[in-house]
Formats: sequence, C-alpha cells, structure tokens
Amino acid sequence: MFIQIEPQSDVPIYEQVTRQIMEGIARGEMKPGDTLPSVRNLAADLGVNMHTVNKSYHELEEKGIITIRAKSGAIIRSTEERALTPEQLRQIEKNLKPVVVEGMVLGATVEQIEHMMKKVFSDLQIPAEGV
Amino acid sequence: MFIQIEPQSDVPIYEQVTRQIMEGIARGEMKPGDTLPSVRNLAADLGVNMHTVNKSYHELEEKGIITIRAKSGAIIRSTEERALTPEQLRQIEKNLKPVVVEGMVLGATVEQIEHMMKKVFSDLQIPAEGV
DNA sequence: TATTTGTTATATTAGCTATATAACAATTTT
DNA sequence: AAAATTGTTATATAGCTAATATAACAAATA
Repeated sequence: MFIQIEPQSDVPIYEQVTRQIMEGIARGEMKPGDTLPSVRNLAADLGVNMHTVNKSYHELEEKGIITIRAKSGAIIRSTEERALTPEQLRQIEKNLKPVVVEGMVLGATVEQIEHMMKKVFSDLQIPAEGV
Repeated sequence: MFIQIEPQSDVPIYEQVTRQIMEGIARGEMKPGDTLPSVRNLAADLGVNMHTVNKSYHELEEKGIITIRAKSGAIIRSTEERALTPEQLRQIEKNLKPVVVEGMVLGATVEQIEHMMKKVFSDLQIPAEGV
C-alpha cells in the first residue's frame, strides 16, 4: 500500500493513516465504492496495532468520508453521498484559520498562501491517463 | 486582555494562547516592538498556570514571531526581522496540506477553499482608523 | 464449516498537558 | 542600594491520549 508511517512524527500514527488515506482518495488512487483493507491487514502492512488503524477508520467515518459496515468492511462513500454540509464547511474553515493566521503573521501575502493552496490542490489532482 | 480560553476544547491551552496572540498581531492590536505581558501576569489573567503561558511564548519564539529576553520580557519581532524564510514557507505549506486535502475529499472546490481563506484574511485585516 | 471481519473488553507502557511549589539569578523598579 | 519582577530550572503529581498486546465474541464471508 501507499501509506508511509513516520514513527518520530509529532502527528499521531492514526492521524497519519487518516491523512494519507484522504490523500489517496484525493489523488484518485482510491475511488468511491472501493473497500479499504481490513484493519488487521493494513495494520500488519504498516507494522502497527490493529486498534490504531481502527481508530483512523472511525475518524474517517466521523468526517463522512467512509462507511463502516460492522463485521464486514469499510467503503469509500461517493461524492454524491457526502454533500458537503454547512457543518463540514464550518469545520474546514475552523481548520484553515490558524494556518492562515500564522502565515499572515509571518508576513505571507494572500497571494502566497493562495499559491500554496493551489499547489497542494494541483499536486493531488487526478493525473491524466497513462502518466 | 483579549484572550479567551476554552478549557473543554481539544486544542491545548498553550496552543490556544499561541493562536490568539497571533490573531492579535494579525489584527494589529499588537504591533512589532510591543512587549507581551509577563508569563506570570498573563497566567493570572487567564487563570492558568505560569508554565502553560511560558510554553506558549516559547512556541511563538520557535515560530520566529517573538523574541524572549531572558529575565526581562518578550517582544514582538518586526516584519523586517522575520523575513519569511523558505523554511517557514515550507512549514505553512505543510500545515496547509491536510486541511486542503480534507476539503477536497469532502467535495469542496478550489474556489470554495479560496473563498474561506480570503474570508479569514479579511476578517483579521487591520480595521480602518476609528472603526 | 472454517475463515475473516469489526467490535468490545482489559491491561500496560509511554508521553503530553496542566498544575503546583520552590528556588535561582538577572533585570528592572523604587 | 534595596525591593520587586522577570524568565529559568527543577521536582512532583494527576489526568488524559496514544499505542500496544491479548483475548474473546458474533456476524459476515469464503
């Protein structure tokens, strides 16, 4: 699998897993309807505990990104199913705020932050076929 | 002071202090050259421990936002002193990435995120005189 | 039927957050 | 010069989170 864990990071392992699965979805490497590997399999692949992966999956479910079918598996929800609620928009803005504020205080311009934002976006864009 | 602590938040107190001081600087309520209150005074104001505020100040120093003069006080650095190093740009981008990725996966467009970013920016802009 | 699945429970270790006290030495104020 | 204030350092404690380890359960799947 495409997930790489950094044990020394200040970002918790379960959070690293969550983020990299989201990246995989954003990149189009994983599509809606796809099933995630079982918590035991992924945990074994990554060399981490089952519960750590389980926590990550439940975090993804809370965010509305996957659906966990008890005793069966986890499926990536379609973009139609997850319709970007006002609550989710508020959450994104809440996450965005401290990052933008820090950027401002350090002297970054709106254009610089905008540029970084678009760079992140395009870097994750679904690559053209055969690339 | 303008800082409001939410004890129930999942954001650590020292991090709340750091963020709200950054907001104060972004808003122009605190200007370069200004001294921050002593760790003991601010801690008393907020009803938290001295070490909690001290941790926040050191976090701000690590970010390059203030200078701590040992046994004297903490001063807000000027924008000229902190020249937005490549390292800082990388840090901002690193902070920005997971937020943008989550927004993407939830179905937000570049325009939506851009709009939120600019909203945060303008909300913190230095208000016109006498407003 | 046997295997795999997420779930639940218990226990342990490690690290972080936050508080509490206390003392030190340099700076600043009186 | 004396007193007060300052950040620093040290020790200790309590609570919480992260992560691991085992184990058993019941439903789903092969």
